Amino acid sequence: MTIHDVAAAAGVSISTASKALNNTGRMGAETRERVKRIAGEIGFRPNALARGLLSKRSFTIGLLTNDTYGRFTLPVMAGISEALVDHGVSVFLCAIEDDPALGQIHVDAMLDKQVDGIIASGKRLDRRLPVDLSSLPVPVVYAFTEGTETSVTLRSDDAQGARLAVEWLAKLGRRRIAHITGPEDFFSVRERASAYREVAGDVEPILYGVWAESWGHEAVGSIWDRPGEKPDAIFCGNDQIARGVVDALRERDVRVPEDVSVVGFDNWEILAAQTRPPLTSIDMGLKELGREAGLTVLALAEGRRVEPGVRKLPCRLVVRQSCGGMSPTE
Amino acid sequence: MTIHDVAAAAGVSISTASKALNNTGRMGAETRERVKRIAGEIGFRPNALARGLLSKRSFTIGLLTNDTYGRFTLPVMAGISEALVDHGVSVFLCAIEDDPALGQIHVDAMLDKQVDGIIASGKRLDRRLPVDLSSLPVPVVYAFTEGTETSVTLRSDDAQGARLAVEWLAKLGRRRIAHITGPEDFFSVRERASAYREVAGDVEPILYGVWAESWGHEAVGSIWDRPGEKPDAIFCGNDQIARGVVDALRERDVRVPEDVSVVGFDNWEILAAQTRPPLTSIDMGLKELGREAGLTVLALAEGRRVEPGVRKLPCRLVVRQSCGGMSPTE
DNA sequence: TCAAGGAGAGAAAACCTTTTCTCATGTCAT
DNA sequence: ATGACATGAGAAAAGGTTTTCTCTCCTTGA
Repeated sequence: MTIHDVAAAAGVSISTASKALNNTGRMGAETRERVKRIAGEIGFRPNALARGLLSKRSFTIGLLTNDTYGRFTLPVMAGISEALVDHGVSVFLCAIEDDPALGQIHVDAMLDKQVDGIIASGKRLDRRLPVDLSSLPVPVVYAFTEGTETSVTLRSDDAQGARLAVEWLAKLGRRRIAHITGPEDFFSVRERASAYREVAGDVEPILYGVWAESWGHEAVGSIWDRPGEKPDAIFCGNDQIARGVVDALRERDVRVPEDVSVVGFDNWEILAAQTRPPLTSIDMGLKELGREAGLTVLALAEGRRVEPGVRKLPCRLVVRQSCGGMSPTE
Repeated sequence: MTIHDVAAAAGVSISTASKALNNTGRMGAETRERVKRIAGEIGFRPNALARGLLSKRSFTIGLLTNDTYGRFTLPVMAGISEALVDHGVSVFLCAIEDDPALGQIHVDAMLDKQVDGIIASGKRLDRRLPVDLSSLPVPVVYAFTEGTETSVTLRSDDAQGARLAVEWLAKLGRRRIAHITGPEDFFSVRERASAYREVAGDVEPILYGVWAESWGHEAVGSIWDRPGEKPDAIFCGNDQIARGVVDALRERDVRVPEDVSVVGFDNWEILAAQTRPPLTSIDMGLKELGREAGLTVLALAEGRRVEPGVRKLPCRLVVRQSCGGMSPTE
């Protein structure tokens, strides 16, 4: 079913058919309607390849990611897709396992297919993808991964997220707030930690470790085994650590949230909801981040100008039961 | 950079240039080499849109999934991508949230873009995607979701996986093997349960519940609170349940694996590895399943014939520490 | 009545590549 | 010397769509 068939069926030329369907050109209203009706009847759908060949727009973008497990990429992807599907844009998903060669292959394949733009995404804000995207013939947007000087980069505002968490704990009356978090060489760890310090003061130490339940467990052990006053709240670097913390506290018969409030980070639904009690956590708004990335790359593809630089998107607090309290607006 | 530029730079016609680059046609070896060299030098890459317009092959396939969280789809996706990238095929990821309208939009968009084939994937073997793929102009392969009578469907062999788990427990000397699993209306639950029955006999009851840690917890409670002999092994319907089971056993001071062996299902790395002790689990081989799906849809796209019907891919046992024992070959 | 202009519709070029066909040249055998 | 044939290379069409340009016919105003 090509536009030729539509034209033939409607008894007009292909030019007229094209103009009718695209609401361009001049022609009788009756002719336009007839062509449209017939196109609908025979189920005509324009060939995007042919259209793209001419218009230089393929209505296709590529998402490059090294987050194999997909915990971070998946919400981003969902946001991108959601934002772009209305504009008729489809998304190529390219998972490159920190492998520069594989990355290059995927980039080349996408360029061959004339993608209108590329979104680079990762699992860490302070790491670059192992492939150079700085001089591509198409616009590039970085989402949740480190970009270049002149690029558009979207990331979560981890400092604001951390503040949100600690202020929430303070508002619930907690005064001795500890922070158990991941490896200090992570940028987001440092950012969250310093925001924590600003709000919570220097009452409790910051414990750096690894992103694992076992570390949360262990850290609680070291705090509770030391002499002196215990924290009445723990702000955790992510939900896995928080889970370990909550479990360790329960094993020590410390009640959550009555004795100690716990806040996680990431709002990793499947983990946060299954913890007993369910975790109050900070959501980085990755889906919104994806949505913004999609709209941004689309804007660039259409030639609209976008201010380069890093744009931080706000986190939000998701209240469950590990802190007590009911909602941020109570 | 088009083939025109290559031809001009090499001082030949575009036909000759094309033939030189594709290793087709007749021409002097020197000419061919020169064209290739020059193409390399100016960085020529053929426009896949133009090529596809003529060849009717876009080297693009679509992956349709309703698994928003991506726990199952992600490995499948990785397998597909891995299998196809060598063939120059890129993958559109279309997440449809059980929304028929959204599904139709994505299918239409993919067809417009002339995908060579579609892979339908889901989070449940016994559910159909909310969109009719039965009479599309391109081949469709179903992976980890229910297909049609005449289609090619790939799925894991859950019965074999369950057998693997229970036989492993038996081999370790366990005789009272219980089964705590998900909702009975899941096909895979029934399949796993009946394979379990076959191997383990009628010693312990099957406990159906929901896919949650809390259910594993609760089920252990109901078993240990009832009078009589306790199981010495528990085969769980998935890793979440197994996690709940292991935690509940620890809280009751039942030692895992010394007193009770526990096996999970899904081999959900991030959960299985963080459980204390780490979970021995059944891996459904979703990546291999994805790889097979990719190769199959490619074969169909190239016109090769593929036997329709359901093809079951084997599961494998991943030994960690929740059972004791070291490896299936010891 | 005639010129001007507008409305409606079609012809053709363009996008980039592949492929088939044709043509020119040179070689070999008779 | 001539016909047959192989070799190398280019011309042109095809694929489906959009867009610009051109053409015809009709209306309107002077």
